[in-house]
Amino acid sequence: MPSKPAKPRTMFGIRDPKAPQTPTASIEEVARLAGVSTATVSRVINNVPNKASQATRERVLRAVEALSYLPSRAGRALRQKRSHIVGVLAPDLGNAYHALISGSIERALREQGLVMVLANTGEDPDLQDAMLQEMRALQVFGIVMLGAVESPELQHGLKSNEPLVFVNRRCPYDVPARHVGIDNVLAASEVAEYLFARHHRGAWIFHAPLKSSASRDRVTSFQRKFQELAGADCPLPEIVVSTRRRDSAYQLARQHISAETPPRAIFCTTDEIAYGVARHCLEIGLSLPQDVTIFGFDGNPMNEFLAPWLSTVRSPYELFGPAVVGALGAFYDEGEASRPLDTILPFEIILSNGLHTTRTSSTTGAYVK
Amino acid sequence: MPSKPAKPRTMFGIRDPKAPQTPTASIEEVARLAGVSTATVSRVINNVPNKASQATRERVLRAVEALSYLPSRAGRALRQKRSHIVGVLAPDLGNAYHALISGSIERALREQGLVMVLANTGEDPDLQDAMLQEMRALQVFGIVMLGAVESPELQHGLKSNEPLVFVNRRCPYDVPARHVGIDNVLAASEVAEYLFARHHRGAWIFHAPLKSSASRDRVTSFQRKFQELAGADCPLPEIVVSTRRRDSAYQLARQHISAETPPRAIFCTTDEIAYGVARHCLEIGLSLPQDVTIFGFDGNPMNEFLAPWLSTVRSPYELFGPAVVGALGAFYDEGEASRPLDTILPFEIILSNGLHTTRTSSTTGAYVK
DNA sequence: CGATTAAGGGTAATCGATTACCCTCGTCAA
DNA sequence: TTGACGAGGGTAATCGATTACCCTTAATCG
Repeated sequence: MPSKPAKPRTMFGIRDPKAPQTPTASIEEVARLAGVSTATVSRVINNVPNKASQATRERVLRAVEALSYLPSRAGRALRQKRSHIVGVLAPDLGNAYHALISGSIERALREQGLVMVLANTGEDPDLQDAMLQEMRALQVFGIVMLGAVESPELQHGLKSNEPLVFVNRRCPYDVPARHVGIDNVLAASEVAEYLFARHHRGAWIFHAPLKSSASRDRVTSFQRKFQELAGADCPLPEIVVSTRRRDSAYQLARQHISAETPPRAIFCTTDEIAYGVARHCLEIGLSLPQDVTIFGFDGNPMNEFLAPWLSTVRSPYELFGPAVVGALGAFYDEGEASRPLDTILPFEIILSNGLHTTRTSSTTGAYVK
Repeated sequence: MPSKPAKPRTMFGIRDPKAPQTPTASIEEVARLAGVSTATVSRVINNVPNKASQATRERVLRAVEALSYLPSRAGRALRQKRSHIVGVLAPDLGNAYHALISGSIERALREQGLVMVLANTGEDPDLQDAMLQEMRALQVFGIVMLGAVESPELQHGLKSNEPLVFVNRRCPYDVPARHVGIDNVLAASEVAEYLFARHHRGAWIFHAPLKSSASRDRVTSFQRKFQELAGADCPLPEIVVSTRRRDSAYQLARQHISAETPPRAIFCTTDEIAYGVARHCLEIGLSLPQDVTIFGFDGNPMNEFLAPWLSTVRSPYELFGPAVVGALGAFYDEGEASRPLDTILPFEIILSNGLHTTRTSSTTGAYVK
């Protein structure tokens, strides 16, 4: 076995750095000041019932205050074999959709006294694996997979019943797993209905590779509904964009869309794709949405200002955080244990007339299954 | 002293939940399997020189592999009084600027084997204080303040020499502190030069309240340069937007900008503000940038697609992560200790002709001072 | 009145790493 | 030949919390 090239694990090349330390009070000192044992301090802090009299409790809290004591997370985690950290693995913070959902999750976690570790995985299975291992080493309270891809460690995590919650995209493996998202099938079908009702008898579809359940649901449901309404032979050409969505969509639009015979309706499976397509359409002098109706997916709040010509399906960003917290709770709380695996959030269809948009609540709201 | 209302600190209302545990191997088991002491295992793992023969090293690494051992972060942190976590406190992930910089920081940290805890503070001093305390309890490796506001705990952290790095906005207190950002003074002055060169003899300024050094630098430098070029009596009306930037800018633009006598040039201290202003301009039928030249600040990559009419100062997002890591290193690495407090990154001026943009490198590049 | 039981609180084990300190060999120079 | 020194490695203390277990006291119940 060849020796490994001694990759140093230490930070910045030196061991035991001159660590700027803030010597903070320990539970020991609090106990001494309050005149009780550390056990009692711990119990007071953690509100263990029937383990401290009112008087003791107050003495302890006074000492905590006086020393501005903060329990060491490391000590606690070591003993409990569990930290109060929740890992969020997202493909890319540069994508507004992921950033907004991460923000919502962070707020909801904070209200539970949890903190969020956030990692960009770039949809790379190796990176995802590395971060999943990191989460295991941190003994996290939960792991939120925002856009999971298939990877060995994910499979392993599912087997060992790790507290995983899949957001938006479902678990890539066919096993029962907790999930939070909107009903993409219903949403895409409503988009098809809308386009048909506006006298469109066909549409182009720009979509990402069908690796994720979200993309698949959107595309197939759109096709099914459209063909149900307009006949099985209605034109629904598909164009598949690659990873760098905006740019790729723009390039592909340049190749396929001309000013003379543009498609009258385009369905994009994300807003990002729509931005690329629309950019080209505007550059060749088409008016949106008069000449071409473009539908996106996600509902970036910025659209109202920057893309008022875009119709889209708006995700309820602000609801993701609470829903994720609820799903995580099911791993721990007896009461929540029977909660259904899927949490389906309501979406809105946002229709554009070019300058302004109108919101339409979905025909059905949120539901669980 | 009245009894506190026993706010439970436990998660989800119950103690000792049915914790889905993945029993992971400990250093003890690795040592046993390799036939050495835990001390040796630790030394091999941490690459302590001259503490293990090649043969021993290989036996240990083989055992590590066999048990797929991962060192417990809690155990390590407890002993070393320092975790490998870096806290990033950002105002709002919904803002693309903050999201992109956070993403860049995360990538750079990961390459050092560090992980990022991210928290939205919403520029709220109380929230910022709560998170600063949380970081202390986590004994973080460093704290990145992306848009800091004044708060007691921040002051305290500065006094105790906590490893703080301020990004974009400088430290709100007048003490020496590490900082990473662009030269806002230079950038704003170049914008003024550009507008003057395009025959503008005045400009409106939309800016956020001047709480942060970034806003102040941008506004005052722009004013100074413009007056230097166009005379002290050139018209430079200021309009101050409030917290919800896009909306507020839009409302204020509605109040002040009419189609009959629009300003010919508008300088906005962030892209977000520019979006709001531009939205109104487009709604009242003005052409951008033919009728009105709008300058933003930050350079959201989305602009190329959604706001090609916007000229802006582009921040080098991808450079923030490495720069922040370098600044953090100065707290630990002897070699980096003499690194200057300020890391100034280069910016680009992006000029719009309506449909396309051209990049202009700044007259001076990055520098340190 | 004796037996239970609940409340209040202390003792010490425990979690999993790192590291100060000590020990044993060789090697090598004086 | 001796002493110093470096390499290699073990022992046990230590970090800061939580919690199993035990003890005392007072109240309650039949």
